Amino acid sequence: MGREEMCCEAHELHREKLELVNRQMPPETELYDLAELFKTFGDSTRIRILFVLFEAEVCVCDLAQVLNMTQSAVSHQLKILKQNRLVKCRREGKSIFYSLADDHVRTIIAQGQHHINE
Amino acid sequence: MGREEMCCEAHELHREKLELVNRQMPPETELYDLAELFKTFGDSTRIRILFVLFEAEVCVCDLAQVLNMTQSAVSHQLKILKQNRLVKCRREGKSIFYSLADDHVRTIIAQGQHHINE
DNA sequence: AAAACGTATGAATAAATGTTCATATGTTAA
DNA sequence: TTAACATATGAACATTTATTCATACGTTTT
Repeated sequence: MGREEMCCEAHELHREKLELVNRQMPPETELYDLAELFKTFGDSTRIRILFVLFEAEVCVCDLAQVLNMTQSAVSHQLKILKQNRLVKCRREGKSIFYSLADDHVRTIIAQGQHHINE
Repeated sequence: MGREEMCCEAHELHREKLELVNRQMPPETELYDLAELFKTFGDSTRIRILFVLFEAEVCVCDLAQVLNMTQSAVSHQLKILKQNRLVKCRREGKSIFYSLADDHVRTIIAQGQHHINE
């Protein structure tokens, strides 16, 4: 059964409102990408990694130590952060140093902090 | 076994860097709240709901129709959005109308869009 | 070349999450 | 008060996800 029947009786009054909404709605791929991006911020381990990178460029083992996590767990999360272009990395000898990819990361997290501290 | 042993040999050189990091790291509760907030943005259904609310205040059944979802699924997601203070609601007769809680929501999503469109 | 070091990665497991279904709650109409 | 409507909610199920463990990869050292 369709979903029109389950809608409230004032539906006709809301129709133009819903048409406006449909015109402004971004395409599916953009909605999916947006959710994917925020999902990347939505884990406290990755948030902690980002806060470390706010202060310094660090190698994986330093990250593991400062966060008190295994090297493997950190590496897995770094991969996710990198896939979503929140961090970048460079090799220096045996070590690999990670840093923030750009300043959007700082801005987005700052906005989040404003929201939770109001 | 401690985790100092598994760290790279240049660790002594990085120590002051790590001490700086520890001073700037927010408390656990704030990190957790931040992750929780972004987790709320990290689902395409909730993102779609927010884009609807960018344009209009709507009742639950209208949301369900425009998103082509069941009323129950929408209600469950609205509860999460409300718990994290991204939306607010008011009753009008039998219907309940939802709208954006504040403008941080717009700002955060706009920053996310900037990031994925670069 | 072999060993040691730092990092990455696949598989497995446990925990978290989104949707569905059935039903409860609150409001209005009859 | 009873019935109908709009929404909320708990339980169940399927999917996703974070960590661990074992191991592979790439670099440097001996």
